[in-house]
Amino acid sequence: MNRHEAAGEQPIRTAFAVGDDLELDLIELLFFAYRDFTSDPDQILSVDGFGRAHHRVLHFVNRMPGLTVAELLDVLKITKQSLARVLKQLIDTGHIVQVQGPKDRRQRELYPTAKGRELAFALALPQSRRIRAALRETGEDRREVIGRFLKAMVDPELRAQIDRLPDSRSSERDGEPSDD
Amino acid sequence: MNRHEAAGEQPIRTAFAVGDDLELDLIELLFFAYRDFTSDPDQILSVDGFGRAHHRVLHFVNRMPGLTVAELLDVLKITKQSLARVLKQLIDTGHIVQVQGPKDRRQRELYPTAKGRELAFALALPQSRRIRAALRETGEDRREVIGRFLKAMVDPELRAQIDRLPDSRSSERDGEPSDD
DNA sequence: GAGATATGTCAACAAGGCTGACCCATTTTG
DNA sequence: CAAAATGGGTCAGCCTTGTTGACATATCTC
Repeated sequence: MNRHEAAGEQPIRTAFAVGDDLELDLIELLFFAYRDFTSDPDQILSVDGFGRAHHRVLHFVNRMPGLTVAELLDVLKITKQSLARVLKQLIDTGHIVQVQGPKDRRQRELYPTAKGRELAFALALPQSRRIRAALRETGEDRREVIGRFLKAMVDPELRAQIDRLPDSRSSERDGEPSDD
Repeated sequence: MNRHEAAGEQPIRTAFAVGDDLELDLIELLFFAYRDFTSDPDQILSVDGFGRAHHRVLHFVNRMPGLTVAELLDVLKITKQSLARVLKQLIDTGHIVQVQGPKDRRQRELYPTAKGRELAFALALPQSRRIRAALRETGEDRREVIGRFLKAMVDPELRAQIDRLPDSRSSERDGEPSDD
């Protein structure tokens, strides 16, 4: 009760890093922004008994239809066993289907069903609304700046992955693989 | 019949939302950026056997020295029981001390020790470096735009909390707070 | 003194990460 | 062709961090 202030454990009462060169504002802002950003879909997901993990899987399967399990693992950076748990549920509930790879029959290409596409859309909607509202407050023309900043926050080695995502406002993916 | 392509479950092969008004780019960027942003501290934390929860507690105790348990709960938006677990560890390891509230002796004011301040600093450093590197890539003058955007992403009711955090950089010690 | 409040704590449970071990089918290689 | 490597699935168990619900204790307020 009163012993916690013992030797060497003096409380520091001064504010953190008033003059230090730490980006405390942006660190905290990132924390709060991301927390609320993910809270919208969480509501919808809880209806189906899904969680954030399902959301991510569903999102990327919709975004890159036909990607293989290995590719998905590489995007999400989680283990096969972690993925299996949620992927199985999404398949069992008819949100995602697997198709045997045409070239390599060991592979399983993942595609959304109509149901899965719908859910992914429903999940992306409130997030998109939040983003657009924020952009409106920031100045609509800042979209590109924000995007550049966020991308620059990503580990350089991983940015290639982002570039491989289809441009959300143009072509699709399912055409021809560029090499063989 | 165990093929998952059974009736009504046709795979959709077209890319997600080619023309839909969804902010897919920014949604994904936020995901990747936040993931890598939190990965730096995770490494350091694993040394002490701590996790992300400890990080958040330590951060805000350093940022608002003397805040009470109730105030901390309100910032983190978790339950008392969740907080208790990690807070206890931080106290036992001498990173945080509790001081009985001077006015209301039921309260426990939380302060970092020198050790706790050090760790918080070590955790904030790589994140700050990442942010500064990203700002450099984006255009150093964009800091304010980025900050405005992130703040606008936060639920409006919760923005007041952010305003109550001490301004980490330029002083408002010599006058009025400079609007947001 | 009674009741509200701030905090602590016990117990149980869930989600979603992880590791390790193994299996099966298929492709690649020697 | 046989053997090894690869893509994928699964079982089992562990960890962290969130959740509820129920109480205990000290202290403040009326």
